[in-house]
Amino acid sequence: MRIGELGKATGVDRETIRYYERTGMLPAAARLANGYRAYGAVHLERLAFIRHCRALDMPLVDVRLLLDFLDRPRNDCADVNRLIDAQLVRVRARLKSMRALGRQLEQLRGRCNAKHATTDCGILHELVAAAQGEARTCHGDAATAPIGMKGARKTR
Amino acid sequence: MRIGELGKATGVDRETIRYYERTGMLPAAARLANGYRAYGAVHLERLAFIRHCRALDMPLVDVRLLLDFLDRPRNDCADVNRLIDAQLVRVRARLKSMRALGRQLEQLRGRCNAKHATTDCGILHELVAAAQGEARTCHGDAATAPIGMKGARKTR
DNA sequence: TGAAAACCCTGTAGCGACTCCAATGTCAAG
DNA sequence: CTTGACATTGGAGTCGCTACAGGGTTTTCA
Repeated sequence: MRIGELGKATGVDRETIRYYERTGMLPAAARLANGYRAYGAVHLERLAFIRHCRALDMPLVDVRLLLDFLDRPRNDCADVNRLIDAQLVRVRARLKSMRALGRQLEQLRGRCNAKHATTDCGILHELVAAAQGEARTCHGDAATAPIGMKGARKTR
Repeated sequence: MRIGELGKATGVDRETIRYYERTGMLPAAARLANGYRAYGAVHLERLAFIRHCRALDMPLVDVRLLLDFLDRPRNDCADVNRLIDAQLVRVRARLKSMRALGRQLEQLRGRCNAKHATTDCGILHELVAAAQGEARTCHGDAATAPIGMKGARKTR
């Protein structure tokens, strides 16, 4: 199998495959007489594994760890569990913030349903107002003070 | 206001502020006699606006567009709407795939509740099997969504 | 007064996970 | 024999920061 075929079989870009090889996630492929990479079933399996993990949004460092578990089995898989748990935590956290994000955007979108001058655009007004509110409420009193303030630092 | 104060007021790292200036999102600050940047209310507002948009997960290109609308108002805000709509579409799509992701990971996690040898780890087995199934089914079909969701922001 | 801490400057390099490009080589079809 | 699809390499670019290195300035405290 040449790189293009492997790419088609797994839905992975050729450049990405070479990148995985460069970074040691895929073993270096054998070469044909003309220098082209020659792949076998092993590569296909491994690449599919990587992509599946990536589809689960795991960072490559974690995928590398899992690959290592496959390559050199241990007599304790607790680390695998930990890894999946951590991933789950990440995903759940992002899910939560994404939901809030969606709500905010929907609200924002509702502010402007017609075309008019940008000076009257409810969305822009809302964005500006919200930003001002945040600067005032979220990060201390410095925001409200006029320009020339000196001293009065707070520890971060 | 010097850069540190602005940073504290908005919760933005100094390096990030300088980065925004370098990339033209913030106008170049005036300088004090010693070369330190001097910021005023305008900068604070603008920076808060940028951060609010970023909190809505908008890419900086879009934020730049919005800033441009603020700087040079048009007599048509349809582009603003389009921009927000696009962002909403992005967020909804990600939300959906995140939900699926969470379910998959939960299922995966359920495969292994105890410590044992990695050769017997249900999670690893499941991952390998799922990957193989995918490689088989997606043969030649380019219908799979791209994996890299790099808009994934960590909260500050 | 002097030292230490905290702040600021510029410029450059690094991150993750690709993605794109140029310049070149190889091979099958028409 | 040319065209086009495929392959190779090395290097640079992407996004949105973040982290130095190596200097200068200001504030604080003993």
